[in-house]
Amino acid sequence: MVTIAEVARRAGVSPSTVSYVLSGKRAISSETRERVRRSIHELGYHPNAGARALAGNRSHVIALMMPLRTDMYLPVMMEIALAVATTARTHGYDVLLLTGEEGAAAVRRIADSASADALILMDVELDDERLPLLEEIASPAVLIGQPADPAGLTCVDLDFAAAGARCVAHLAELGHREIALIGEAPAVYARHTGFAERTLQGARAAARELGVRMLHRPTEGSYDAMAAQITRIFDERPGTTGLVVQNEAVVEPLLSLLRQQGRAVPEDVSVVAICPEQVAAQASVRLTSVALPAQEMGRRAVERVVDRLEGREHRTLDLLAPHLTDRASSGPAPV
Amino acid sequence: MVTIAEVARRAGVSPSTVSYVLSGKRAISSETRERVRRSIHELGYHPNAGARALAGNRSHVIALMMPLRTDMYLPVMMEIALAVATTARTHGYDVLLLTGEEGAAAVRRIADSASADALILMDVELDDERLPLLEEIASPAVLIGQPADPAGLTCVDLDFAAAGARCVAHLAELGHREIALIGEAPAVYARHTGFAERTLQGARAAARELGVRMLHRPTEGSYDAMAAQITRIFDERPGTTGLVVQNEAVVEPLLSLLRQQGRAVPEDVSVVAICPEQVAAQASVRLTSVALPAQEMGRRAVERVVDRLEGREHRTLDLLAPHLTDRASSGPAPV
DNA sequence: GACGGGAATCGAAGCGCTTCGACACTCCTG
DNA sequence: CAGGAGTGTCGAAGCGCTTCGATTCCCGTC
Repeated sequence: MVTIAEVARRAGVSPSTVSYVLSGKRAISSETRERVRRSIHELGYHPNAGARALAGNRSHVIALMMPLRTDMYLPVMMEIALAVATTARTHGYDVLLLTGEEGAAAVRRIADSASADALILMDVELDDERLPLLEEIASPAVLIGQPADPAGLTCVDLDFAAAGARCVAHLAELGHREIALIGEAPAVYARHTGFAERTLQGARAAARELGVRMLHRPTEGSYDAMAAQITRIFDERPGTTGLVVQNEAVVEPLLSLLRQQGRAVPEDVSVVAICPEQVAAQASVRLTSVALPAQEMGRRAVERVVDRLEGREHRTLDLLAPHLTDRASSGPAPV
Repeated sequence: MVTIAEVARRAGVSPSTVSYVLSGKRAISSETRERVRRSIHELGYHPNAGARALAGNRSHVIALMMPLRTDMYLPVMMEIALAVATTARTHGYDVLLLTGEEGAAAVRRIADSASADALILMDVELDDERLPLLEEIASPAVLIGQPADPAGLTCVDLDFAAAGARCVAHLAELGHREIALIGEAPAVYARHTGFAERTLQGARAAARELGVRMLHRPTEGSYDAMAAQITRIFDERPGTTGLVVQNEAVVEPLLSLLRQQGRAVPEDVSVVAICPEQVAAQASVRLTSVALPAQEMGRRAVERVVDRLEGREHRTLDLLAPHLTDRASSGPAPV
């Protein structure tokens, strides 16, 4: 194992000088700096993480907590996680992956043991049990998602209310007067997940304002569940011509069912989705959609964390504006 | 911050005694042990991770390296990652998440800096650039996937060759004589990903042996790509009655296309998938499938890691036997 | 009653790094 | 030319833990 002492000896300097070259916390002549750098490189030196954490009181690790429940759409979680890990590296941090399994206790453990310098919590619920703990611990935390009361917290999220409103407005502009919001599974609403509820509120408000009638239909992520819902929707409101979908798992089933029923998209029914770009672009009908910017959210979360760690206080609610891409699944309402 | 010294003082013992209570490496009277435990609990003590790593020369962290390319099916990666993290915790380890971004250099960095005690590499390619490095570093490594030459390595994987063979055999038993294997995207084969290639070999061998004609059609993960392939397959081999699918992204498009073409499943065409149970169970037709045991693989990988870390040498190729579940998508070949 | 042996506990060293104060220079400035 | 203000480097302390003897105490044995 290569230690800082060996690097120092080879460069003809003291260990502290090597440390300062590495951290840049004191001025080092460019000549010495070069010599040290070369020594580091030639020996393939990597500072011992434990020693560095102990002496420096910084672990250079960010903890990423997965949701308490994992009935959510996994690819999005994964995309966020990968973006977090990648961005963290560019700032010199590694990422510790925590599952919801341990629950709130994990927050305590990580903070108390100084395993990480900061926390990122994913898929925060409106009344998340981990939130009270965040105030007790010293490490900064950033939430992906938005609790009921985001005051004093640093949050990053898509503006789901605006996204819901945007979808409804898009359909309204095209002349649709009766629409339905096909949402996440009932369980997701039952546990008050922020994003689902907020989307609904935004959509409802827009519908009211624009004089559009709207049904809300939470739907399990299976073909059969979608089939039952679609039948019900057109039974209850035969005049429905616009659908907003916020449930990646039923996108393809929905399109397939509409075809089977002889409802052409977009001539008979317009569909707007809230989903990752990839899902929208690769569906059987290229979907008009509001993107779920998973990577962007992961990236921003890390940037907020780094801000906080470097003393830039930044306790804000960072809402990403929804961006609707017009593709082939939406068009004028039939006359 | 609570230190071991405070715990010791409160319990009326020396710090080393507390340490021994925690590690169990020396006998401590049950009386003292209880007193120390109580003290730990009352103070909410969690050992400082950095100090523990430095002094003990063990970080109690397992590094999990994501694939170099992420064009693979993300939910499976995610499931494995979650299983790894959860299982690791039950053995007292945390998990460090590394992306492929850094490439092989990450292996060096983690090993040299002692950030982790062991590595788990996901989605290993047949000739993976990270493999040569594994021999140079001291930390044990476990691969999820199977390189060309697994000798001397610890690997965990589904037996994809057997899985491919099993699917073909299932169709053959039902009397099918002309089948097609709808595979992963061409790029996946081009870079010699082990699982795709092995499935193909297993399927081919079984087809030859059982006197079944088989087409192999790599397919991009989009509806349009699937549509093009399905047309081509039935043009080239109109007598095709059995399909094996190894590409989660096109499962639903495939079923939808078959419906559109008036091909009933399973009366006209039988479909067997190699995919996660959830995908098979929630598809529009409940699919006969060989499960992709993501959780099991993650769990086993961690167990192999722990074996190695605790001195139980275990350099084996741990192949999980494929398990085919007969659902509603396969039946006797039409006469 | 001296002694050996095992069980339980302690004290101190040391893991590899960061950081603080001190020191040795050089360069201005008055 | 003395004094002050940088600038660059070093030495040593110390971060909180583990671990290796050393020590104490108690018991059974001859």
